Amino acid sequence: MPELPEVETVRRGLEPVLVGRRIRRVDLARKDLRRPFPPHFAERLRGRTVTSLARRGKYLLARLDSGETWLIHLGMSGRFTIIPPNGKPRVPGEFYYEAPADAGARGPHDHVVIELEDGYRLVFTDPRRFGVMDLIAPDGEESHPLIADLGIEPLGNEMNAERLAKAFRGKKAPLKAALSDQKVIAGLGNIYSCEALFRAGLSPFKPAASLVTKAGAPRAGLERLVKAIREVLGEAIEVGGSTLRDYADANGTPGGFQTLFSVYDREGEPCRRPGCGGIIKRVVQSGRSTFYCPRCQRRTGS
DNA sequence: CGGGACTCCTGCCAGC
DNA sequence: TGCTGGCAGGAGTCCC
Repeated sequence: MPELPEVETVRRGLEPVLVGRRIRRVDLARKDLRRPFPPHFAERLRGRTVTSLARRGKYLLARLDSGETWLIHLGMSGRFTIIPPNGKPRVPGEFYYEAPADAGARGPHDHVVIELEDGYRLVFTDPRRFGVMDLIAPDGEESHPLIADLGIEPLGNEMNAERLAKAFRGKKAPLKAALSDQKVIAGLGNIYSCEALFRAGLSPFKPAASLVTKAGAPRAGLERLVKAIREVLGEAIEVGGSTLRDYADANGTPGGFQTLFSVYDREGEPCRRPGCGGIIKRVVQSGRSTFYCPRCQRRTGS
């Protein structure tokens, strides 16, 4: 599930259910996910009201009326299911709209259940347990180790060619790796890095620094990349993100962007750019699959 | 220091 | 049909 568009989709789905409601009960099925829950996690959530639900990169930040912030990362397989008190869909079209027949039964990977004062329950399910939850002390967000070093927020005001040029300057890492680096840009993962590079017509193998002039100014390719990132993320959020292997799973609304992939998971298929005729290739870069069109993505800086 | 390899964990699926 | 190896949306840690 979880790159920026998917996390944002989850945020928008949870917001109307969670914000403004008091947490009545917290059940933990185990003491850790990828790392241990913080001390007294359930007790510190219980009785609190969520005052806002924000997102930074791939992290969700639920601010509590205690001043603390409940930090959530979905990892590879984390997701939330909203179970209304009557077990039926709350509002069709929201994040969760198809209550399973056994709504309320706890599955083997349902690690956290949050019950709200109005009887709604949020179930956090994460088979691979790469997810993270933590509680941040009041005013501690900016210094929290998991989010302090995050890079540019790609949908924010600071996302522009000049800022990205500063981050790319001198970087020898290939563009694909640089884009997926959360310290450079926060929120892009394997899918949207590939998709953004395709849209910008840029080779995933060229060093990030090749998009910056010697003087440190953005080259034309970097301007294209900024635009491509914004567009790809925006379009993906519009259709609820991407859903891959768990597409048929009844737990949660499937996203729609996977049918719009230009390159991701399309190895051997024809490039979708009219008249291109290229075949999508897959290579492994720093341990992860990169998908690209060898015809469209030859360009470097200009 | 920057960048790549390895690791955590479970599920799934192509291929034998 | 049934097993199995490889691979999966992330990212911290280690090592060169």
